[in-house]
Amino acid sequence: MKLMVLDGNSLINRSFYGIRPLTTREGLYTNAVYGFITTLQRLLDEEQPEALCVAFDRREPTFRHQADASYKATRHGMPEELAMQMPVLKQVLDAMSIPRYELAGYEADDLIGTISRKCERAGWECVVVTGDKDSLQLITDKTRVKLVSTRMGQTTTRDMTAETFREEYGFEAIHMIDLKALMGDSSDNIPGVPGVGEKTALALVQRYQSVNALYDAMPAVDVKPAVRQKLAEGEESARHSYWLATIVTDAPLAFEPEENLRRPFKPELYDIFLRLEFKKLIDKYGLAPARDTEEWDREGTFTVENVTKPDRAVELLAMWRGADCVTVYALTDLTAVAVECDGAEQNGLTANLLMHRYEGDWDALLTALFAGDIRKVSHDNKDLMHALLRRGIEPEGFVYDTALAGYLLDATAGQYGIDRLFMAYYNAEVMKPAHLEQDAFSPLGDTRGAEAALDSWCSAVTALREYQESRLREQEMWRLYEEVELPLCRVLAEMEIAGMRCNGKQLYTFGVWLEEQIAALEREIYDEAGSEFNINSPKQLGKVLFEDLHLPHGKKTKTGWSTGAEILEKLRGGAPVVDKILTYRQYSKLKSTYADGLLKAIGEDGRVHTSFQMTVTATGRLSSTEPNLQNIPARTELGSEIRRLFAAEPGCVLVDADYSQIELRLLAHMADDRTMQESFSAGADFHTVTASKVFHVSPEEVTGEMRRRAKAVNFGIVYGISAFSLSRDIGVTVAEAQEYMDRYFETYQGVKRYMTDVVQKASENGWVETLWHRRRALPELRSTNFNLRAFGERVALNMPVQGTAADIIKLAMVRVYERLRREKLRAKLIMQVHDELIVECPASEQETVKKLLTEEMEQAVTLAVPLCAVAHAGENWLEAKE
DNA sequence: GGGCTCACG
DNA sequence: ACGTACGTGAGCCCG
Repeated sequence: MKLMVLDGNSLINRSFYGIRPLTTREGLYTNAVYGFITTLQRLLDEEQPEALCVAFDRREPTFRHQADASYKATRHGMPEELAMQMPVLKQVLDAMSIPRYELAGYEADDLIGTISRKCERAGWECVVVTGDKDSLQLITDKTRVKLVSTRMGQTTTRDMTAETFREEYGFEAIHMIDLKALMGDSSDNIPGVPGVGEKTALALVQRYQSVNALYDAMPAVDVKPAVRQKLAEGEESARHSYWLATIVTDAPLAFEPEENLRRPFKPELYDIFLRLEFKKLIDKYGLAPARDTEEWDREGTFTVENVTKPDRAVELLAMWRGADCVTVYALTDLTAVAVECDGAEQNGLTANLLMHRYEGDWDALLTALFAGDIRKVSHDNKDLMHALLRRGIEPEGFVYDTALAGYLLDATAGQYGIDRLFMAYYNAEVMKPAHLEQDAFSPLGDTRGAEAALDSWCSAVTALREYQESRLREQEMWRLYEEVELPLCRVLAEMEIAGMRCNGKQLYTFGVWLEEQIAALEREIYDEAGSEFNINSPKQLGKVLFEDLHLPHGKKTKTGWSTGAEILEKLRGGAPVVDKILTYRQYSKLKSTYADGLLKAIGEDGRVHTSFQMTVTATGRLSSTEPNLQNIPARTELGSEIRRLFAAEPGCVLVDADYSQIELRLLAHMADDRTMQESFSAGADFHTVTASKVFHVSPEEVTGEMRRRAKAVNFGIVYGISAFSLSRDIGVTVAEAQEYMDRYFETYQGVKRYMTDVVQKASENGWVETLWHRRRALPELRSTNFNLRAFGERVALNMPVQGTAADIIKLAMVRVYERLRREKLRAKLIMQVHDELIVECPASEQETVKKLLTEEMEQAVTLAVPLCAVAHAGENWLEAKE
């Protein structure tokens, strides 16, 4: 039989420092617990012990402290983020049915020592898992120590048996105590013999084994006189240290090996993992909620009225119009909608309704429900509006969106499903979405289950709003929510439906041409490389370039040598094949992602309909998927040919307007840097003005190189610059880059002060925000990991600027949309690319639209620096960018 | 499914 | 001493 005992404190410490801080949306830190559990799982897979337990330190002073006040005086330096996770870990272990031991007055080591001896006496094998080398003294022929170490997020273990210990140290494991008695341990405040270090101590123990034997032989000990002197003076300290370093093996602990045999997880593990957002672990262990559908049914906790009669519908619609608001939850195919009316219960009316198998005109009912005179709370308004619009129903009166609110309250949470939000806020389940599948109301579907689920989800949305709205207001985000995010849903839904016209024929022809080029390049590359291989495989390409052709490989390595464009660019002169590979790469990208990819996405209407994601980015930007129309090539001539294929309808034009240097203008405003503000107001090119100020020359004297460098610094500043990265970007030494930065900050002193202030405030608050109070949490700033903290600082600098730009263009979109409607133009907003808007309109509206776009974009907000937007019109995207 | 590469702002 | 710019999404390879 084998028992594995873990040093809980040692392992949770390692997990904490090894993994970047993770928090749930409620701000609960979970990284250490997560790391602990995944490490535990690895250990179990590896060892497969029959029994398992964990030992913990207690906060109270131990018998060692009582005997020696200086012992481990620093041990309470545990950061709060870690301390918070201790009770959570214990809760998890309990739910996993893993016994844990702690005892006042003893350290985890002492319990482990006691446990290992008890195991041995019972004839069991014992495996001690810890990161602490002190435990090596416990090694016997039946007890082995697994040393765990974490380096750069990678956890490795090393098995130490009596034999491996002897080989490594040259003495028996029990004399680990003697070693420590002589050399001491600064982290535990064990003094040892002053002046004796690791080397001397090791030699002494190898020669004399024990402190006792050493002092018995003392007068004749075979060492330098200076060492003998130190030993003589330090005898008392050595003997005391020996006592401090000895792990207790007979602590008064109630422990029987059999009681630690592995047992099944408890049902509450699911709830705990869900709350901790350990989705992967839930999947891995196949955990499921304790409460299932049947139980919901049996409990009969819901009452739904199936509205089938038009008369009844008329009655209800009247009631909903009179209500402050109603909650709606609709299936995506619009075959069923649950409506929960606020205050209905007080009126003695039914609270929850399902509307399917309706005997009247279903579409007319939907039209009435989604008209502006009924105020609706919903989840994911944009998608619902999209579905309604496609069905020809006007979606009006949407006053709240729980998904959007969830996103604003925690932009890095990643998931905003009703179930997840509800669990996070109320620590309770909603029914599984399985019951909401499309055929739920077909004859074969689980109708009762679906009704229960619709009811459950609808009530959850009502409840979520309750919680969220006050939080949004507290955090000053209500205005952003109400005036920007909510109205944007409708704008985006219409943009998605409008789509962009794309010329499939020409796209196909371009694809064929690319294919020919690729085939030719492929042959030449094989020829020059002397072998056929998959050029798209970085691994194979790396082998060919750096092993077969012996080209100097860049330093970058993770799963091999880097073959990125940056590296290949430097190798250009080395072999003609490199140039061909770069071209090959460019062509394959264009072919697979753009030619083939976009072709697949062209709809029957000849247009490409992207989906805009409102709840993805950490900064407040939109993202675009299936296909991504926000990364259509622009930087190379060949690539931008793709843009030419996005053309307006015949007789129409595209009007493209983009903000000029919006992020830097925002920086000038937010930092309140007068010099930088003047640089913009001057009207000349901003990078040139910056260069002239930084290099103390007149604008006319600014060379191309000076401007290029000033531009690089300008950009770097927005990203949270470092001299290293700047030097790499502009190809100068780190020292020169540092000098540019120093000069830059001398010129723009407000920016420098702003950067310091932002980071400091972010560290205090744990979050940063935009001008509209959009917020991003930054747990990274409290990390003890240097890199993580540095990352947090860069994010703290970048997010407010990038995020405010996102706020502004979103506001502009809402205003452009409203004005196009108000002025009854045929023009439609069809695309947004972060600082750029595209409108498609009849050629006759072109000038009106250019003016309208520019005005709304520039006047979305008034700042200390004017915002500048430039519009162009053309038949296609390339021309419209001028 | 994660890593690499590369497209955009 | 650390290792190095912010924010995205898609296609491909490979275990």
